[in-house]
Amino acid sequence: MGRQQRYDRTETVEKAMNLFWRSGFSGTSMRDLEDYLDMRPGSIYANFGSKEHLYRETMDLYAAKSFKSFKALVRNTDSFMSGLHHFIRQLLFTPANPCACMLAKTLADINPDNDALKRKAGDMIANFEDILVVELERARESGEIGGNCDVRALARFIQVQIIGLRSYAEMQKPKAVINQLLNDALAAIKTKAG
Amino acid sequence: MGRQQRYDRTETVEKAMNLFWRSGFSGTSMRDLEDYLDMRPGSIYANFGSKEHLYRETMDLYAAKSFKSFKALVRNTDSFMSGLHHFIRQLLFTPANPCACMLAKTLADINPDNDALKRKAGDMIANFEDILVVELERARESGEIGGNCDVRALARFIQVQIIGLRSYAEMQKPKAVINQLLNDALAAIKTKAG
DNA sequence: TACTTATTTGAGCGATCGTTCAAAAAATCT
DNA sequence: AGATTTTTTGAACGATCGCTCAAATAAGTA
Repeated sequence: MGRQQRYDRTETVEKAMNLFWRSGFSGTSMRDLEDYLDMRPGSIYANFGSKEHLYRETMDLYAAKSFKSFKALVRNTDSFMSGLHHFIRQLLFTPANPCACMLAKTLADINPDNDALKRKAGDMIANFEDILVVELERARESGEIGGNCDVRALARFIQVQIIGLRSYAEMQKPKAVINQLLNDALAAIKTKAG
Repeated sequence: MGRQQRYDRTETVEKAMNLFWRSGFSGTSMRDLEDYLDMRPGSIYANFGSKEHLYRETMDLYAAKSFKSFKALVRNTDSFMSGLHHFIRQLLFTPANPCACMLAKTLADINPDNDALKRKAGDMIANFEDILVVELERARESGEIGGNCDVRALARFIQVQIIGLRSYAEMQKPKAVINQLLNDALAAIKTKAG
């Protein structure tokens, strides 16, 4: 009963994510979203409540996709390090996506008086840290990583590498430059992993 | 002759820099600036032309201050590495300042259709890379750094470390966590320096 | 076919955006 | 003092902001 929905919720959030990711929260207006999603304001508000609510949903989807992709790559390769290598390479070189991490952009972009979004971004980065820790512990058990390696500290170090690389890559430097930086970062991670 | 200026231009740009740095370009409104600078819109426009022009001047001041501070610390310590250590520590732990690099924030914050600001931020980061290269070459000549070290690649690697650390530090983690990350990054730089 | 329900529509709300400019204020010069 | 020059002021402009809601639309139900 009732009119059938024209918009698939998940598809809508995914499209909104791509726009927000590129332009940021403050940099994306509701009119921009209306054009990009081909939805009228009433539909957007009926489905998502507010611009900020929609943004939060795009952050959730972003994190879910990132975590899933990371786990798949790390579990389906022969070693943690080669999985990590594939993961970061994909982040840096997938042409359709902006380079910088959406969560890191949120940390940078959001005006400090709305620090709820900032806190959410920080929490989600902390969640990814936990996932990294789990995978690093597996790698330590399998002998790939030194037995007395501080995996928590290593997970944080890996996040600094990923955030730094992705921010740097936003400058659109030649692929060879980015690739060398990727290799250098991985070498540093490997050294620290012992 | 004529009325004397009430506002010192340099002081004004410095104050505006602090506001823009914290809240970003899109996240700072002219009304915010008017309140923070205690200036009326006419005065701001008479002095700086537009919000974007003022933002560009704050970027210039930011870069000048950063470069000056870096050079001073690197030249006045016994080694490049200890100077770099002091420099990054000061970036991460000066309580008055936001942590993340203003230029990296500009790369993240700015809506892509205004890519002139984005390009300017990229150019300024490239300028800092050149300064790093000069200092690294000095360090190589003094024997602190390996004779066949690729200083250009090392300079880029250092920038990735700085950008990553500063973005990560925006999450306001405990000082001990940030300090360990700083030490890890410096160890990685030292290893790569040979 | 009429009625009910779920969804979309889009004109338009009050607020705020970046910006302008005629008038006021404060200095110097004759 | 009066005229001249420079700077500051702040009301207000048109555009756009995030958002609302009564009306229109499209489905199922009786």
